[in-house]
Amino acid sequence: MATMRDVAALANVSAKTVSRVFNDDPHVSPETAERVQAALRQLNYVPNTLATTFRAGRAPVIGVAVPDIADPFFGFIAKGADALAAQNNLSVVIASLGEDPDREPGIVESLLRQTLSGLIIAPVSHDHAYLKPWSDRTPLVFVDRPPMRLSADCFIEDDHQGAYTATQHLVQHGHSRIGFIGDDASIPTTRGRLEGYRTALEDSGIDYDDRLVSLGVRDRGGAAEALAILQRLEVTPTALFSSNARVTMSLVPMLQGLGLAVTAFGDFPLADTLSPALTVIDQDPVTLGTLAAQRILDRLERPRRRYRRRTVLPVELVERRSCYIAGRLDQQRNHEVVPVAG
Amino acid sequence: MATMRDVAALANVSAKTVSRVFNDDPHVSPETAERVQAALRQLNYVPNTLATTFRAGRAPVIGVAVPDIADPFFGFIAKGADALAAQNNLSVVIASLGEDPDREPGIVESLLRQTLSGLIIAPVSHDHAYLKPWSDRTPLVFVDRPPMRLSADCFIEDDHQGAYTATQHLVQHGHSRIGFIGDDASIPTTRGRLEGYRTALEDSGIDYDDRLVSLGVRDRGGAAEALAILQRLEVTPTALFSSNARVTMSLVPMLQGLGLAVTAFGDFPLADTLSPALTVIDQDPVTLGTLAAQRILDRLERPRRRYRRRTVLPVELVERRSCYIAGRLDQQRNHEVVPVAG
DNA sequence: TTGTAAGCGTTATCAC
DNA sequence: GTGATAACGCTTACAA
Repeated sequence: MATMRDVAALANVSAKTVSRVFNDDPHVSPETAERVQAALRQLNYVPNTLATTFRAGRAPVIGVAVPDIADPFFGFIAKGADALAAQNNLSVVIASLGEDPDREPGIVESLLRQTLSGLIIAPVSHDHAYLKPWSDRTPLVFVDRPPMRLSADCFIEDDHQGAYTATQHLVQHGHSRIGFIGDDASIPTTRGRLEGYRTALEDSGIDYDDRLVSLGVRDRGGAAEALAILQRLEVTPTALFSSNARVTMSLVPMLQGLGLAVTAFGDFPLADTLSPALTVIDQDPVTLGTLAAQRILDRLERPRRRYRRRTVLPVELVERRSCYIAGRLDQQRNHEVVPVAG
Repeated sequence: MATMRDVAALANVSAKTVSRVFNDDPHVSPETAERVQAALRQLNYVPNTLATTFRAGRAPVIGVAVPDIADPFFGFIAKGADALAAQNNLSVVIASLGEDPDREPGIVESLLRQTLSGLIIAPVSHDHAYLKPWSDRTPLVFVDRPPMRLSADCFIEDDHQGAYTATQHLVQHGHSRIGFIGDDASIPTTRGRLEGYRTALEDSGIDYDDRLVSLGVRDRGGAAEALAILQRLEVTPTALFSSNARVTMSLVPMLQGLGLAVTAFGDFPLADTLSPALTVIDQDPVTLGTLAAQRILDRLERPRRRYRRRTVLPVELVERRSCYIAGRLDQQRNHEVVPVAG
């Protein structure tokens, strides 16, 4: 790999002049420039980004740390960030944080040590104070989940509103025994959604019953267990609200034939093609990623400006068919009615 | 951010001694070491990875370039690579290449300029000669799609075998008019699968009919068009083979009520939960990513060793229900038969 | 055991 | 308009 020195030697100029030509500095005579250009081409010069970066003190790289890069929700966040970064000649480093909160600081700090231009993080830990020392040097933007014990920019969805809407929707369809299936209650989104669910019930005059709330679901096995427990209640639920896309994707396969109405937080590929098509609260992870990347660019450009710390994106209900299922109790009633009607 | 010099000043030693202590070099007296440790802690020293990297001439980073990071197939490749990289204190940079072959070289070279430790690429272009100059410096590993006009390591799936099996499976279920739905024929995987499809037909004594082959499907609209064309043939197909997961995900929603049997190359989340559950050729993208990352580590460790250039991973049929659908013609026959049978 | 000098490739500063 | 010099933070080679 040819360096600037090599090019300089070939063109009979100093390295600095090569640098000037390469960076389109006008203070070079046309003849010199031409000679240097020729040498550049001849040696097939490619700049060593690392050296430039090192000198500049900042890598043209945005870090993206998410719980699981193979989860389409986070994949779309990364895609949104990547698209905007690429437009600005930045690249994106991605790290999967996994499930273990204790491993997060190590993973994230090893990212940060690369003198990133900024970090977008959907954290799995519950204490982000370890990022304090980094926050002066590097723009930090939280997505999907807000920072805890740390002040930083964040872009999150309206968990409360979305869960409220989804739950209310089930109530409007005649359900009053509505189960809540979620993952870890320590995740802020899950807590916000549980709150929204609870508020919706109370606003509809339905008592909150914590036996209907099943947390900790991570996979199909967990979903099956959760369902089994719900089915053993004296009064079983006729509908379920699933608190995120991953839970929903574990839950749906276990649901066949149970006749439960469902609404779910988070759309995902083919949710509209399942039988029945799922009524969901649609989030927009690409926008989340794009906004986060934009904020990093803004902060790099105008460090002194003040920005809104917390941006809550609205979410909206996409009605499909899964909310129309009459639950078991309703079905029994229907069975009594149907013969009369025809 | 404190540098080694700062720590050195505080501990009254040279920067080199700090370096020794930090890197656990035994040639330091215990007292000195302790003093340096204290200073290290006091200043909260964090190494600047960029500087280390710059000096070493190689970033502890593996690049992953894929067509679309939000596509679960490539997400899983990235996840596999990331998991192995993380175990070896490497991180992973991801770039989305998009659809345009012409943009690939620019994106990839800007990645490579960062003096990566290695690059894993699922290319979208058809000429990888531009990577030749890089291949001496940086281990390049192709995944999913082989290199063209370039010699490099690659890990791919057995496209021919998988497509052959899937097609044959449909034949065994009584189909002889089998459509092929695929994306861009310039993608090697698609071509390999088309070959496999064709061979399977011929081995079964079924004439290949290119009117049954529909390429260029990228989204639901394209899938709908492709289906419309097939439906207009004098003799319509009774079954379809879909050549990759993305095509399948576009195709399945358009298929409702058409009564076509289906097998598809590539499993994806919830393929088993659709109605009917999809019979697929299962690939293993996580393994693909893991093997690719492992190869990079191996090449870094033992540059002189010789490695097998091309590794073809077997794929296997996962039989579910979608292959059991009797196509239209068969259904008509059935309709004639059913009254007799019951 | 510890320190000095030099350099990785690039660019800012300041001479000429 | 052009070039010598130094510097970014760290580590290797070589001295002391």
